[in-house]
Amino acid sequence: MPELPEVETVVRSLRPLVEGKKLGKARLLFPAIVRSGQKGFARRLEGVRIGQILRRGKYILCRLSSGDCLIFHLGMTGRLFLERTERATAKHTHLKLAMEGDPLEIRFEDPRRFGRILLLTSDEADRYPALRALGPEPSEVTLQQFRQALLRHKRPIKALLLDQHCIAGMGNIYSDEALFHSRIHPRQIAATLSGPQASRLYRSIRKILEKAIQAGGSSIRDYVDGLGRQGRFQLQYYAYGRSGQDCRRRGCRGNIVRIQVGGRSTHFCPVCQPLP
DNA sequence: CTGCATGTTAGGTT
DNA sequence: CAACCTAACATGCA
Repeated sequence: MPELPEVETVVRSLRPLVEGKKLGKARLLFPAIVRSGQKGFARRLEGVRIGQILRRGKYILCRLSSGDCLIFHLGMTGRLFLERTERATAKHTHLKLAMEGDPLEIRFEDPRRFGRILLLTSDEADRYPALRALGPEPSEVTLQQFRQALLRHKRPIKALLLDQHCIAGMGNIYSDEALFHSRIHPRQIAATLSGPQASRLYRSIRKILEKAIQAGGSSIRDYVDGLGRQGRFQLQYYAYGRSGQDCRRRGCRGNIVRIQVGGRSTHFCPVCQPLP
């Protein structure tokens, strides 16, 4: 479930072991996972040094000494992690990147193949539509900007949170958790959120994401960080995946229910999160 | 066995 | 444009 906290955790775990390393042999086992030009993909990486590793929304960006930018998106089931070079290659491994003089290599696995890899020049990266279209980072957006964004849309708030143009990095889990925390019904039309509601949601989003990062993200099925470690935030869910269970809010006797909003399953407490 | 659900995004249609 | 729908895919579960 790589949403912002998981992607951030991967980036933080890889950084100290990968930044500054020179790439050795690159093996692209499933070329179609590369959505930029595949021609010369491996050749363009070999012998190049890895610079800064950054996260933007759910994207991982690796600046390279060649001026290129190596970009990963984990999709639904992607994993980017370090593994000893001599270890067997797991099923669904699409890329292996050796690092010179290092017993570890970078591996990208993705059974469902919704993930993607891009190798772009820095200019291309700056112009890449999907990156350019991303909304602001939740940690950087101001309440005023957030409120303005809500007012411009006549969609259910849940659908808007999932839309990466509005705010970058929210996915199904953290959207449900943030709406629960701010006591807002997922089907409430974004533009109808009151000032206090927008303010609560804004704070909830930032708080939930921060706590999830602190917990190393959520591991439901596939997710592990760059060193193979699981996250723990799934133990702190109030809404996501809890349909039929008691609402965990103190004093609430409600039950979490699951509905469809914007084509995505959505979990919430009808008692704590009424429509106005 | 079938049917259905699963964390995402791009690309199409309305 | 904004909003909505579906496809891309593998796997697990009822």
